[in-house]
Amino acid sequence: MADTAASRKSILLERLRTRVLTQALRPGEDLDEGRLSDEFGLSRTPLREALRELAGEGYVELQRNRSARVSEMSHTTLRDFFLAAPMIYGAVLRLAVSHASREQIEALKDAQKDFRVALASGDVAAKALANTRFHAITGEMAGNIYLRPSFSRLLIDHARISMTFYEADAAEETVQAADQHDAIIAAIEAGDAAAAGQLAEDHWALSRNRIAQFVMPTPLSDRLGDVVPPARSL
Amino acid sequence: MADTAASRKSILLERLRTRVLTQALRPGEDLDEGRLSDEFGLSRTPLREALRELAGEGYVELQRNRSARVSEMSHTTLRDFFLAAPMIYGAVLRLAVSHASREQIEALKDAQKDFRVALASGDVAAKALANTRFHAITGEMAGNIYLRPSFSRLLIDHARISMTFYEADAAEETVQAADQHDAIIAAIEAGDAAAAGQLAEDHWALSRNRIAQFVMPTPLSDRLGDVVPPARSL
DNA sequence: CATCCGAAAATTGTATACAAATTGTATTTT
DNA sequence: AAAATACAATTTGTATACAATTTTCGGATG
Repeated sequence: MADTAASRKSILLERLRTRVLTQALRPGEDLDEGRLSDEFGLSRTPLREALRELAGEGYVELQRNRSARVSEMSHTTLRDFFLAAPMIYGAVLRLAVSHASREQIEALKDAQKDFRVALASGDVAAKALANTRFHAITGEMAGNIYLRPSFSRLLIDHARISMTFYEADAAEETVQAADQHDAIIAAIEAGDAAAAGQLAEDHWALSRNRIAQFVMPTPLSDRLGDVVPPARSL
Repeated sequence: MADTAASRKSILLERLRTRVLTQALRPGEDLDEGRLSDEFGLSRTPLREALRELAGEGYVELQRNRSARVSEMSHTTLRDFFLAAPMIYGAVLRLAVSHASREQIEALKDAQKDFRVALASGDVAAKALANTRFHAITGEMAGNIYLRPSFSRLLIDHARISMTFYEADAAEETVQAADQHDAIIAAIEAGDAAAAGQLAEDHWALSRNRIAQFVMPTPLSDRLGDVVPPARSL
């Protein structure tokens, strides 16, 4: 590929997306225009346009006369996420069943192959990226422009949440997730919308439980056999 | 307000949004950078940034080395719309019930007042804009960042669809819609999520029927008493 | 010592000039 | 006459220079 300004811009977009997804760029982190334009060999004009495109996709946030920032993850993020995710993802997967093309199914199988490889490698970032790609393809399959923007936003934060919580090794659950991916592919190939809907539910339940376990681990006192008062609602 | 470049940019953004929503700019229409920068007294640099922001919001679409275009409305738009709208809007309205602040409720009442005024005026564009603002406020109330992008996209096309189909006068249905808005406000104030969910369903059903009636009117032959074969599925 | 200016430095925003790509048009070719 | 092609005109993309805003930091003041 020729090293044109256009190609450098594409590379910039792709790299920044990856860095946000893998938390190489942390939520809330400032993105200095001068530094980025130097790094990618672009002037500030196309760089600023790229940042605005990323803002539209939900990777970064803009404020007037302030530097672009990686999208925040607040204490309400997880709650909002698990409220919206099952609904959107269920809808996407049901639609994917009825709209998937042959090529898309092949792409999905490829992505799943990559995901298995990433699992074996133990590379957390590769795992999160491969998982994101898998689900992004299901989003393309669904092909509903009204679901796409929210689904994309969900995938971004799903990857980032994974990077946070998958640090703690959990081979069992990730293997289970991969098996669910296979079942999803099967449901799409079979055109079984009901099964796809159920799988969407199961798949997100797995994520939720995994994260819940990390956020609210069994208290030390429990392990020691002590009596603790029941958790109060927030 | 001072006539600074920054303010001109804000005006540009607001005007272009309005023009798209009211179909003053038609779906698929080309947006010439030179013309727009002349019209709003801006150089092309900030103009292009604004276009990218609008693209992120779903108002326009970008292609490399091609002019920005107003987002398309294809023959599948209505189908996609009515598949996604009830789900997203139902979720938004339920969440709005549990998250609405006092100020937001007041803002919603204001918007409803404007909507009633627009109804009386008979100005189709004013009606669509006021309706959009009403629903946009419910979206803010819900406050879920994962639903927001899709909800915004839905509102854009809802306004545009309205502009297309509300040309034919339908005083009865629009009054009914306004009454539903009042009921929605009441449900939010009462904190009644179940009622809000039901109202969301009813509200979209009204829209759907109205549009269905326009898209598939009673055939002339029916009115003449002729026998016509039943409609075949597409 | 904390606080409040105020100028300098750094950073973001905009305008203009130029490069690259696309589109339109006139001419040539078959 | 229709199609192909070369060239001009238009339009989009990028780089650089400059303006406006924000941040930093030193010093004066209470």
